[in-house]
Amino acid sequence: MNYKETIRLPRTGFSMKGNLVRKEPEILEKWEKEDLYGKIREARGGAPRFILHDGPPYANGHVHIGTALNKILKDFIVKSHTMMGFDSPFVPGWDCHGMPIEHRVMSDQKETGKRLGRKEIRARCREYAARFVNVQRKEFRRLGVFGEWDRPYLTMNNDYESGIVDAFGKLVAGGYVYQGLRPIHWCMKCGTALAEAEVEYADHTSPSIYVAFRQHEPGDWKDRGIPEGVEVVIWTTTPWTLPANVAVALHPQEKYVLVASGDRTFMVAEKRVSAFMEETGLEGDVQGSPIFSGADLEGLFLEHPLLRDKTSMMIVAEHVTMDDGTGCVHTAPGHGAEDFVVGGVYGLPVFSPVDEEGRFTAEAGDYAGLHVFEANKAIVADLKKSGGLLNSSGIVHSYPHCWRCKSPLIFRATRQFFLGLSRKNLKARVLNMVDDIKWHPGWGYERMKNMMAVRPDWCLSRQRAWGVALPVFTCGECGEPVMDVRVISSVVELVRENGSDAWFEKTPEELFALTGRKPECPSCGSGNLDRVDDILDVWFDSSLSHYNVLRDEYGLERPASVYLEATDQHRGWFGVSLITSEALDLGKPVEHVITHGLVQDMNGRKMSKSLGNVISPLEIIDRQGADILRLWFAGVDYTADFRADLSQLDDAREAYRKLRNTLRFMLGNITYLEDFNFDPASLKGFDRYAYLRFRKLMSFCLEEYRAFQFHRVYREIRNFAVIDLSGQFLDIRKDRLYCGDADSPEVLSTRNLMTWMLKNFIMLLAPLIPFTAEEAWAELPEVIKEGCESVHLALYPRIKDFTEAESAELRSWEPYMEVRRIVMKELEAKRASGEIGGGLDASVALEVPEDMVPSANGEDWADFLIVSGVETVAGEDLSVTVVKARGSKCERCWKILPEVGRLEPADVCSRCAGVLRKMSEGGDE
RNA sequence: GGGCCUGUAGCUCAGUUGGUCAGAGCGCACGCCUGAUAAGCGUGAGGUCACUAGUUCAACUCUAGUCAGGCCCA
Repeated sequence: MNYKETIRLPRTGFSMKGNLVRKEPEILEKWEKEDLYGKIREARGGAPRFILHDGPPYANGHVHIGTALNKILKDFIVKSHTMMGFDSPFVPGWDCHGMPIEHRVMSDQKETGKRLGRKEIRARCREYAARFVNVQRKEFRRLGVFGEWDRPYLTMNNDYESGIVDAFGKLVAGGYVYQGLRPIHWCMKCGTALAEAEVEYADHTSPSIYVAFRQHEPGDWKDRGIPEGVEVVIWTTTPWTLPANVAVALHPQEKYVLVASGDRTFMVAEKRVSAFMEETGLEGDVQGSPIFSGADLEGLFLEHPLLRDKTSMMIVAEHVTMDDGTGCVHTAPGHGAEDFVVGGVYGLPVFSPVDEEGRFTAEAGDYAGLHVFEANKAIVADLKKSGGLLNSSGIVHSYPHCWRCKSPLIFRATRQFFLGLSRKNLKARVLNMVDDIKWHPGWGYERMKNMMAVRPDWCLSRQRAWGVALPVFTCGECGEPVMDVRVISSVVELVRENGSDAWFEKTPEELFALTGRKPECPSCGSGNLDRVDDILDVWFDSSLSHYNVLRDEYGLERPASVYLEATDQHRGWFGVSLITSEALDLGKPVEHVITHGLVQDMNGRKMSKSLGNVISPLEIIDRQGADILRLWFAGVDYTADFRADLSQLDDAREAYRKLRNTLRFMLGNITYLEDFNFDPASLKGFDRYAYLRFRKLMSFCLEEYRAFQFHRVYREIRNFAVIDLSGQFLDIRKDRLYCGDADSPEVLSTRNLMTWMLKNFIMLLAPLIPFTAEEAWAELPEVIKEGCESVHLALYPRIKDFTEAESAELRSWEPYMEVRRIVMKELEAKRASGEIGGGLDASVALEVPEDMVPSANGEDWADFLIVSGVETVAGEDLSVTVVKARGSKCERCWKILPEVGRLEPADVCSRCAGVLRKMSEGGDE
C-alpha cells in the first residue's frame, strides 16, 4: 500500500528557483509603497543612535562595481545595526561639483562649436549632475540599499552651498586662509588655468641647453673641499624659466664628480658625465677625486646666470633622476610642480615674472615685455655672451598642450587661496584627532598619521566654473586679497536663497552693500576691488559634509558613528573631513573609520573600459539579481583589495541556492505548525545539539555584525546551512517530521525548535540578502512574526552566553559525532561493495565505551545514524560493524525492521502502525 | 624612491600570544537516494602556507631581505 498520503511532506509556496530578476523589483515596489523605511525609522525612534555617514560618490556615470561594493557594505552595517536595535538612519549623498562634470559639459560644447558663458556652463553642469544623481539613486535602490532616497544631500543644493560659504567664512575669521603663489598649467592663448584633465600631451620642439653656474662666495665652497672656480652644470628645455631660477637641486645620495675641460672645471653627476660630454661636445678629463654626494653640497650658493643681483641655492631633492640632464636640476618654484614642492621645503621664493598672456613682467628686468617663447632666443644669446652656455640644440619631446586650442602650455605661478595647516597648530591638532578615532583595520591609523604629517597647505581655489564661488576680492590698486567676514556672512544668506550663482551676478559694490558698507581695501584703503571668480576645490565641498549634513535637518547629529570608504580616501575624504572639522573647532566628525580595498580584476589590475575587464554590477543584477551580487560581496574580506572574477559569481550563486533550499525545506515543514511554543529546556537528544549549535551561530554572527566582519558571518551561516542543518539536523529529523506521531512531544518540540531556528536564520540573512529574507519572512506563520510585517523591522533576540554546563554539553557530543563519521565511512564501504544502497538498508553493531551504550547522548542511535537498527555493546576499543538490516521494509517510513509483517497492517512497523491507528481514530490529517 | 597594505588547496575564507593548525565550504572525482527532486546524502583526491636567509629545541605564525601586486605620494 502507498502511505504517501499519511506522511507530512514539506509544503510551501516558497519556490525552489529564486527568480530574483522578476521578484526583487516587486518586493522593492512593495517596500516603497508601504514606506518600509519610514516604518523602520518610526519603530526605532528613541533607540540608541548609530549613524553611518555616507561619503558622497561623484554624480557622474552609472554605478560601477566599486561604488556598488561601497554602498552594499554600508547597507550591511545599517541593516544589521537596525536589527540589533539601533536607530540607524542613512542619508545618502552626492558630490556634484567639479572638473569631471565641467569637462564633460565643455567637451560637448566643443563639439557644437559654441562658446558658452559661465552662467550657461554652470546651468548645464547642474543639469548633468542632477541627471546622474537620479540614475545612480535608482541603481542604488535596486541594490536593496535602504535610506532617505527622497531626501539625499547634494553638494550643489543651496543649503549645502550656503553651508560651505559659512564654513569658509569661519575659517577666514579663524585666520586659516591666506593668499599665496602656486604654479599651475596655464594656457597663454586662452588666458586660463587648466586642470590636469584638460591637459593633452603632444610632441613639441623645445630648446635644449646646458648652462654652467658659477660659485657664489667661493670660500664657503672651499670649506667643503670644492676647489675654487668649479661650475655646476644644469640642463633645461625651458630657457625662459631661468630668470625665475632660485635653486639647483641635486640628488642627496648620488655621486657628483668634477670634469676638467680646458681651463674650466664642471660638476655633474657621475652617472651623467658621458652623456653630458657627448651632447655638449666638450672634451676633458673626469677627475677621480674629489667626489661628492648631493647632500655634501646642500646649502651652498651659486651666482645667478642671468640676473646679477641674485643667487641660486644648492638643494637636494628625491625627484632628481639620472635619466637625463646632468643630475643637477634647474629649480624655479614659480614654474614647476616639483620645484614648488621642494621650494616649500627650503622656504624658497615663488618667483614667476610672467603675465596672463605669457609676457615677462617688469620683474624680469631686461626681458620685460617679451613673450616667454621669444625670450628663449634672447636668453640663450645672453648666456652665450656671458660664457654660461655650454651647448644649445633642440629636442622633440612630449609636452603639455591645451585641450581646447592645442597650443603649448606653460607652468605659471598664480595667486591662489590656501588653508594653512600650520596656522594655529592646525596640523598638530588634526594629528591628535587621529588618535581619538578608531580605525578599521588598525593600520588605517598609521596611514592617516603619516599622510597627514606630510600634507602640504591645502590650495582651496580653482580657476574653474562649476563649483561654489570663493567669496573674496582682490584690491585693484595694491593687489592684496580682501576677505571680508561680514560680506561672507551676507553671502551665506544670499547663497541659501539663490545658490552660488548669485555671487557671479553681483558687483563688489552690491556685495558690500549687503552689509551696508562700501568696498574698501583694508591694506591701502582703495575702494576699487575686484571680485575673485575662482571656485572652491571640490574636496572642500565634500570635506564639509559633517558640517552640513550631520545635523537636525537631516535627522542626524555629530559625531557620526562610522565612515566607510575605500582606502584611497585616507588622503581624500577622510583626511579633508578631519581638517575642516578641527579647523572649525567641532571636534571629531566620526568615531569609527572603516576602509575597504579597491576592486580589481583577476590579475590585480584596475578595471577599465580600454582593458575590457570591467564587471558591471548592473549586468549582474539584470541577469542574476541583487541578492546574488550582495552575497558575493558578503563573502569577501573587504579589508584587502578585491580581485573580482565572474567565476566567483558561480560560487555566490551556489551558496544562494543552498541557503534558499534550506529555507524552503524548513518552511515546507513548519506548514504543520499549530502553536508556536518553543521551550529549549524540553528539547531532547539531538535537538539539544542543534539548539546549542544554533545559539552559538547566533552569538557568533551578532558579534561579527557588530565588528563589521560580514565575510565571517557569511562563512558561518553558509557552513551552518550546509553541515548542521542540511547534512545533520534536517536529515536526521526528516523521519520524525514526516512520519512521527503528530501530537507526540518529540514531534512538537522538534518542530518548534526548527521554527525558532528558521525565524532567526532568516533574520541573520536579512542584512545580506534582504529580498530573499523578506520573501521567506512572508511565508512564516503570523504567530511567530510577533507583529513584524517585514523582517527588516524585526529585532535580534538577546542570546545568552553559554553557561559552563552548556559548553560541556556541547562538547559531550564530540565522541558521538566521531562515531557517526566512522559509521558513514563503513556504510560507504558496504555501498561500494554492493551490499547496501541507502543507509536504511543497513543495521549497525557498535562496540563503544559503556556510557555510550544506552543511547547517543539521549538520542536514539538508529535515528542519529539514519540506519534501520543499531545494537550497542560495551567495549574497550571503538568498533563498527555494518550489516544488511534484517526484516522487512516498512512501507510508510522505509526502515527495515524485524517486526514488519507481524502487525496490522502487515506492511508497516510498530511506530507507523500506532500513528496510523491514531490518525484513523482522530480523523485528522 | 617614500608611507601603508596584500600574497594559506582551482575559488572564497579559518588558522588567539610560535609547539596535534595545515583546516572549512564550494568546485572536482566516485558512489548512494528518488517522500527537500532542475533537490538531498556520503566517500575521496587536492597545499613544501609567494621566495630566501636568520632567531628558536620548535615558525604558516617572530626578524631581515627578495619577488609579485595594490593605494596614496614623490
